[in-house]
Amino acid sequence: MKRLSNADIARQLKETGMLYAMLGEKFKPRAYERAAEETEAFGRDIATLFEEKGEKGLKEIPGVGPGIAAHIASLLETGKFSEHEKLKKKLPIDVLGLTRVEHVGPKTALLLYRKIGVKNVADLERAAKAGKIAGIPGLGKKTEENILKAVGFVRSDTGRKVLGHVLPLALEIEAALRKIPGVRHAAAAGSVRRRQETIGDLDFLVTTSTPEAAMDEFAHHREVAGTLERGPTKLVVRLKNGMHADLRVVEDAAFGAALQYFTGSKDHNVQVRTMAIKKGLKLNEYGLWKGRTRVAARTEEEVYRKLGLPYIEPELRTAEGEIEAAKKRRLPKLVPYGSVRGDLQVQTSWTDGAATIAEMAAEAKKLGLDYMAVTDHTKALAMVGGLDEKRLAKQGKEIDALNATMKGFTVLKGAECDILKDGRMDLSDAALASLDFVGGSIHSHFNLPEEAQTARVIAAMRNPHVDCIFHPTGRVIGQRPPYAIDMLAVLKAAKATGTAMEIDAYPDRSDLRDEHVRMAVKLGVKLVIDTDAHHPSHLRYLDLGVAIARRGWAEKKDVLNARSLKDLMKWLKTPKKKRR
DNA sequence: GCCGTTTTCGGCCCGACTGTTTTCAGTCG
Repeated sequence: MKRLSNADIARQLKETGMLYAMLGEKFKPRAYERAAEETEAFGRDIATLFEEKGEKGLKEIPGVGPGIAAHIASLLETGKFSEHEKLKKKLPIDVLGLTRVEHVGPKTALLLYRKIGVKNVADLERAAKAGKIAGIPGLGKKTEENILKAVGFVRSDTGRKVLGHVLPLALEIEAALRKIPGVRHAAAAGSVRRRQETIGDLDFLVTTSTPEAAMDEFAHHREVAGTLERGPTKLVVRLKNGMHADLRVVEDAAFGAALQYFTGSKDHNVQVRTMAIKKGLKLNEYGLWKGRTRVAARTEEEVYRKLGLPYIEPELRTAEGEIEAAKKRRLPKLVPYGSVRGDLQVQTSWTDGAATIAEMAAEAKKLGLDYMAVTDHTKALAMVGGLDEKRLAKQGKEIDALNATMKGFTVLKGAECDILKDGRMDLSDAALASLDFVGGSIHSHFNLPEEAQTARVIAAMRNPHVDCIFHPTGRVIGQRPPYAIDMLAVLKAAKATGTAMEIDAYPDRSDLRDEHVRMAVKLGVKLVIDTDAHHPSHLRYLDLGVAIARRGWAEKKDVLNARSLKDLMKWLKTPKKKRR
């Protein structure tokens, strides 16, 4: 038995699909690619699923049928599967690495292998530098140059970036496009518009009377490093941060159809288009067509309506049940941006925050919030000077004094209290009882086995004073993987004990993540959206947390701090077992 | 290889741009 992660399995399926594509297979590549995507995104651990339900259980993964289920079973039992082994023997090349290089797809990779024996990115770079690519039938000097440049990029960048690091730039470019004379509509489309967790590149759309002027402006934006492609309706640039950005000029009358098309996701569009075909229609970026007649194109609402669907919010367009829900008129009414009334995780200079309570409160008030909980660390986190019971009481007095001076804003007394290894809390019950809002966090013993880690968090939830579990998976994107925890069990315990779960909006945390939020919403678990701010500027991240909540189908009623202070306090003062 | 209001076989999303082509294949999104 091999402990392969979902991502490990996905990688091998993806490679298999790619190898089939090289050999010119027509439909297998797409089938393997789809299975790989679904495997990677699957909410549960597939090795565990296999242990519990065997090969049959694997068919619960969308896109996995009898063939691929057998392959995954073989992978989990032996670490390999025959199909993949055979293909690798025939084509012993790093096809995943090679196809990450722009301009190199499966066909070019095959050609390069057959003609000059290129097996990996290092071979590719050597061949390009030695001028061995130009002259191969179908490949010329230009392709060789492009490949050489692309190899350099692959080596310098890891690819996708976290939403919170990219969104401000995308919004800035969008605003700049709107200001260009002649531009009527401008919008960021793609994964940014869907507010996905990570972003690969940026897509912008404009409708304009002067396409050349719009493209020139875009090409010379201060964040643009250079132009990669330019045609009459499409411009591709490389941004200074290494990402690519597309600008497309579309017809004003078809802006809605284009926006729908370029917003994606790809899988959502496949489903929508398939639906159109079934109704005898055709959908492309120019509109929804019945024969040669355009029946909808101006707005997205119109396109969806003519397909018999209500408008589907971009965050939901992931092909994970939103079309079915739309058909049944059961789409959630997503929690709106800007609807969180107060930040409930804020660190101050009492521990590792950069600013005083008064400074953080002033900034929060300026941003239009009504309240904020001060949640400094507790004594177990000695390295940041975590608070003990005595200092916590002293801090409480400072908060009382501050509240006496502030109008229209309330500072709540709270703590980010460590959950000790055995599930006990780092502060006495009496100290916790004196606070308005208590979050429990794990900051130590990240490597406990799943069972122990799960029991530890559930024990903390049983404490009558713990209102919320902070950053429940503990991951830091790009730095630290999530700790092993049975999230379904944790969420069920949250429901049973009347404990809320945090969506930590800090960009590198984004924790809970969307798929867990969706589970929580289904179970009726209450959510708290906050920023884990350690600096006044971090308080602006709140809407990134709202984006996660929206991707998880959360409504306003699911989010505790979308409530007024009065209603929040009412909930917090209700004994945990009786909370609704 | 998967899947089903087209349902157990016969389909599988669609178009722009580039480069090397002389009519189109490959890549990308």
